[in-house]
Order: sequence, then structure tokens, then C-alpha cells
Amino acid sequence: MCCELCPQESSCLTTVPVFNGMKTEDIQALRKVTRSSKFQKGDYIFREGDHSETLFVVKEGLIKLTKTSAEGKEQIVRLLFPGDFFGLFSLLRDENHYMNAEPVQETVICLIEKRDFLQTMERNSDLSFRFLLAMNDRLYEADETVGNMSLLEVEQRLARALVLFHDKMNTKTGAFTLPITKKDLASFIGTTPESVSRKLLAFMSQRYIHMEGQRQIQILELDELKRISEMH
Amino acid sequence: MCCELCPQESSCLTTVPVFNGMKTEDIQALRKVTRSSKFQKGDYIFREGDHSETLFVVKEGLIKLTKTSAEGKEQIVRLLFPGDFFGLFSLLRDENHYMNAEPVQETVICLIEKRDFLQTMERNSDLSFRFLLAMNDRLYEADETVGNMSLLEVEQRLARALVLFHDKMNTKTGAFTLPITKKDLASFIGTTPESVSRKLLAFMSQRYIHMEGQRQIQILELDELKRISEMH
DNA sequence: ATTTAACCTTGACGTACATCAAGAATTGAT
DNA sequence: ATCAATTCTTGATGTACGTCAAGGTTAAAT
Repeated sequence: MCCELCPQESSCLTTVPVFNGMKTEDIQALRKVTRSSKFQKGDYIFREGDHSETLFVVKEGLIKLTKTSAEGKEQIVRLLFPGDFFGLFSLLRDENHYMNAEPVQETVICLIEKRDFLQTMERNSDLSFRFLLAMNDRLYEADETVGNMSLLEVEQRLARALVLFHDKMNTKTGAFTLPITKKDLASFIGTTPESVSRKLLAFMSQRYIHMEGQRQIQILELDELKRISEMH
Repeated sequence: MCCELCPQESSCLTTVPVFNGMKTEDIQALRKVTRSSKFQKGDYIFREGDHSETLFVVKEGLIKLTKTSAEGKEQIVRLLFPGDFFGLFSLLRDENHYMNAEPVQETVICLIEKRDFLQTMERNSDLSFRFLLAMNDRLYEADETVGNMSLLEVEQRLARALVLFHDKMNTKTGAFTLPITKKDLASFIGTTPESVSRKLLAFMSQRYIHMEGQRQIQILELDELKRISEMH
């Protein structure tokens, strides 16, 4: 489906940070070449090694980017929330994808083809600067993650993930539904489901969180979790 | 010292990948605003929290970028080899530095001030695209590192680091001098000096490497090390 | 509504690696 | 050249967390 027909206020191009503040005529031009597509849980948006000429922008939903190890184990390298984009690396380098992209729930993404994207960039020098800023932020996050992965222990990485979800799920009460399985949560923070299970239990008995069923998490002591996650 | 006077062939701006292939007149313009500066081991180029308005490009030497943990432990997040740059994040975001930069040997860097850099970018739309490409590569590396940190064990991370140094020190014979202390090497791969010591010993007894003194390393089985480092 | 297949939990156990400690080897400063 | 300060090594010990296994729970599929 082509995004030219999307209502302006809900278009990827107006809701996504990287395009924010672009001139209206440039947005209009980009909309003409933007398609949107819906994916279900269990689909693959693309896989490691797939050829790629497309920029992906997440409109709604949640995507996990994973790498598969030699033994077939899946490591979640990043989660893509609405507003995030992916595919720039392969698009710019003419390389194949180096990760798998798999929605963890129903997800709508906007797609811009390489040729269209590069053409727009040529006409609009501002755009490459915008993406430079966005990449800059991404790199900062990645540097943080590198520091955390080796410095922090499971307890701290889990606290960190809980705070992240709390923020992203923008809840008022401190209660939210975990958007991924605990298995995925384990992979995301680089541990096992067993360890996640035990640590969550520990957080509960310390009254930092309260859990209702498998996915409903109520954060009781946000500051405490932040303290834990930040004390590298 | 101003780089306008540098011999063209040894200038940062001609030897550094990100500026490669720029039009001569643009290079000339940038040279006018580029200074170079020499740092010794033990100096700090900048520290976490320092205000920053400068882009740094490594001309010669080796720099470690570190984060300090709450307990005062230092984690090496990245090593900057000749041709690498740093400081773009703070420059673009008006933020303070989020890492320490410390040369591990005598190091020459080229400096471009924010105002000059942004002015050049405005006049030369190509430049932001070049940096976008470079950031793209950096992000790829960071994603790789994230995957490796949690997936790989010390043995594999060490093998990986040895291969990295072997490549960067561009040696013909497979022999090279370790450019950092083993303590730093430990911090770089997220482990302790003790573990590095033991694993290197293991590699020696398996005849993958041979060590002469503390720093001279001769790689005997490069393919084997690569195999180990890649078998995530 | 049943069945099937994931996912989750809990316990028992093993192990890679961190920590602690103390001596040896380098490095560098005077 | 000498001494102090790091860095490096090696051994002994502890522990956080991974692995294995088995039962329980939830979710998906027919």
C-alpha cells in the first residue's frame, strides 16, 4: 500500500523522529515513494544474508533484530520500537542483511526503496544530516550497551530492561504488559530464561515489582530499579 | 599546529578514509581549519563529562576510549586506530563527552572545531553523506560487539582481539608487538588480566601463538584463531 | 473443546571465570 | 644503577550463572 494516501498526521514520515521538521514539500515527495506493509508475529521481515535495497521504518508494533549463532541459538541484538528505522547499513553498503528482523507482535512498517531514498537525499542535503544525527544517537546507545554487557551482571541488565519497557510502553501507573516473551527478554539481556525467572522472583520478593500472570508487570520501586541499573 | 602546512600526502585529510575521494578544493578548505596536536601516554585527551566542540581524527598512534564504573573500574569500550575519528556525537548533540580518551602510546590527532566543521558541511553536502557512511560502519561494528560480548566466551573474544591486532598492525610475518598492556587487553575484551594470562598460555601450549617477552606475539595458526573467534 | 506445542518455573548440579593473595618480572623515574 | 610502581603470573578459592531435567502453565491450532 502506498503512503501517499495515508492521513498526514499518522504517516511514518510525520511521526518518525528522523523526518521531523522536514519541509512539507520534501515530505510530500517522500510520501510518494513510501509504501507500508503489515507483518504478523512469526513472519520474517528479512533474514540474515537476504539481499537488501530497502529502508524500513517502524510505524506500529515491535521488531526484534537477531543474530543466529553457529549452534543455532538466537541472540536479540536490538529491539525496534515505533519510530526506529533499519536497513540503512545494507542500503548504503550494498551488503546483505546481517541480522534477522522478526516482529514480536503485529507490526506496520514503512518501506522506502534505495533508489528513491538516494534520489531524495541528493535533492535534499538536509536529509543525510538528519540521518547522521540519528545514527549518532544509535551509536551512542550501542556504546552504552557494550559497556553494560561486560560490566553489569544479570540483575542490573534486567533492571535496565524493565526500566526501558516501562519508558517505551508509556504508562502512567507504572503497570505495563511485557511486549516480549521471557525467553526473548532473556536473549535480549544476554542470559537464559531460567535466570530471568529467578531474578524476577527476587525483584518481587524485594517488592520492587509486582507481577500479575506472565506478562503484566507493575513497577513498585522505579527509582530503586533505576539505581540498580545505573550502578555499573 | 595548523595542518595547512602539512605535506599533502601525510595530512589527516588525505590519509583518513572518511575524507577519501573528496574534491581537492574541499580538502584545501578543510585543511585551513584543521590543527594537529600530539599527546603522550598518560595524558588525557578528554574525560567523561568534558565539554566538547571538536572533532578528533587519529593520525598516528592508538587511543583507548573508556568508561569508568561507579567502583572506579575502567572499561575500554573502543580502540581508535589511525584513520578513526571521534567526537561527532558531542559535536552534533551539544553534549559533553560520555567517555574518556587516553592515548596508550604517543599519538597525533587532527582537530576540527565545530563551527568550521558545520560550515564545511553546509557548503559540501557530500561530507555529511560521507560521515553517514562512516557512522554506518561503526554501528555495524558496535552491533557485532554487542552480539559477541554476550554470546562468546573469553577464549573467543581473546582470539578475536588477537586477530584484530594482527590485522591492524599490518605485519607480514604474523609477528607483532601488542600495542596495549595485558591489563588493557583484559578490559577491552571484558575480562580480567588473570584470565588473559591463562588463556594466552593455553593458546601457546596449543601452538596457536608464540610469545617472546611480554608483548611480542607471533601468530602461528591465524586460521585457527579466526575459526575460534568466529564460532559464536 | 481437545490437542499440541510453546513457554515458564523450580531444583540439582557443573563450570567458567572473578576474586584474593603473593611472588616475579617490567617499566620508568630519580 | 637503584628503587618504586606497575604489570604480569600462578595458585587457591568462591560464586554467579549456565545447563540439564521434569513438571506445570499458557497459548495456538484444528
